[in-house]
Amino acid sequence: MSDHAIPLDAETKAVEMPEDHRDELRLWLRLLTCSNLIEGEVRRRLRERFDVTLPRFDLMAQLDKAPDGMTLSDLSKRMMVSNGNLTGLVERLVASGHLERRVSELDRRAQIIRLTEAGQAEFRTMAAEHESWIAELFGDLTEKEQRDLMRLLAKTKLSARRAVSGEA
Amino acid sequence: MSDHAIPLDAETKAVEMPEDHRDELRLWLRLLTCSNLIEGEVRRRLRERFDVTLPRFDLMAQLDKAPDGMTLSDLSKRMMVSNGNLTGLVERLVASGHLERRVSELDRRAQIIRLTEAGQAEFRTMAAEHESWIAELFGDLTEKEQRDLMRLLAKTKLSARRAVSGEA
DNA sequence: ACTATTTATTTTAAGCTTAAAATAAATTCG
DNA sequence: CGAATTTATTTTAAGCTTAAAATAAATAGT
Repeated sequence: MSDHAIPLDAETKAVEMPEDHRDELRLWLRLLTCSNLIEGEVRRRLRERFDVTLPRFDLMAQLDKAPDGMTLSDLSKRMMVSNGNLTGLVERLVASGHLERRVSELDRRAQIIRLTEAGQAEFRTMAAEHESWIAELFGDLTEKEQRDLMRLLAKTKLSARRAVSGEA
Repeated sequence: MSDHAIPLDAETKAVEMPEDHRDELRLWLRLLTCSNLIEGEVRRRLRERFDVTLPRFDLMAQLDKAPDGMTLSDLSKRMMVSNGNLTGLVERLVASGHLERRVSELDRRAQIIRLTEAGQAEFRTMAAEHESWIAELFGDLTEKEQRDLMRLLAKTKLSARRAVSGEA
């Protein structure tokens, strides 16, 4: 398994010896550093260039893919944030004219949220620039490196999901 | 460069044609998903097992590595969060008995923050378990995959840093 | 020594985020 | 039908986070 100098109990396996997981910890910290570094820069640029926050951008991105609108619950599931969080986020984006809400005709509890025309236009401008920022941030990786990273992250995602759910 | 069907201006390069950066965007979204998935699970477990938040855990982790304590500014730089953020975080951990602060003798503006004995003991218990959670979350990756991922993330970090600073 | 600047920290205002409790409409089932 | 449950959403309380303004002590330059 590991080449590290883990004290072993002579003949047997590492009995009662807590395993050394420092490598995994380093891997996690590096993954987190990358993610935070990029996310932080994207936040900064969104604010600087468009005076918009990342959560608002993410919300608009979801709605841009759903021209007929979505309910708060749908959005909540897609974005993996709480319902209460979305309530406030949508409120502010309605106030600023980016979103519109109407009560569902089929279910009087639910609301359908949509981008306004102005909201969509603004989002698409931002999205185009955002995409080029991401390309710039990953720019020093070759195509092969990008593919490899993609594959390894796919596996990481599955591994984490397995551990998050009851697991095996 | 890319195999994709980007409309080209016959003889020349892709003149005035915005490039397709969807692959980089997908890569970024996958990286973010992995990071959020793991971070969310770590937060959940820290809360469930130890009733502690991730920011508090991170703060204690920094202080555990500095037995003689650190100033708020040092902590701020190390943790890459704002000074104001730390003010509140430290306040709450002092109140709960995990940290102690004393005014620096050399500089009456500065405070030296340290883990209390109780705080250190509690942190080390948490850290040991935390490390095993991380190993579990990355558990499905082989050692080679972990090494490869480590290397690719190192390169990603450099790439992002280059783009964040003025760049080339 | 005095003024200007820098550095360490706190405060403030705004927004993001969550879990848990509350509301209210829809659905299920006896 | 009518009670019990589920589902959609909002509210609440607490904490995290930041940028920008405010304080206050230290340092530098004259």
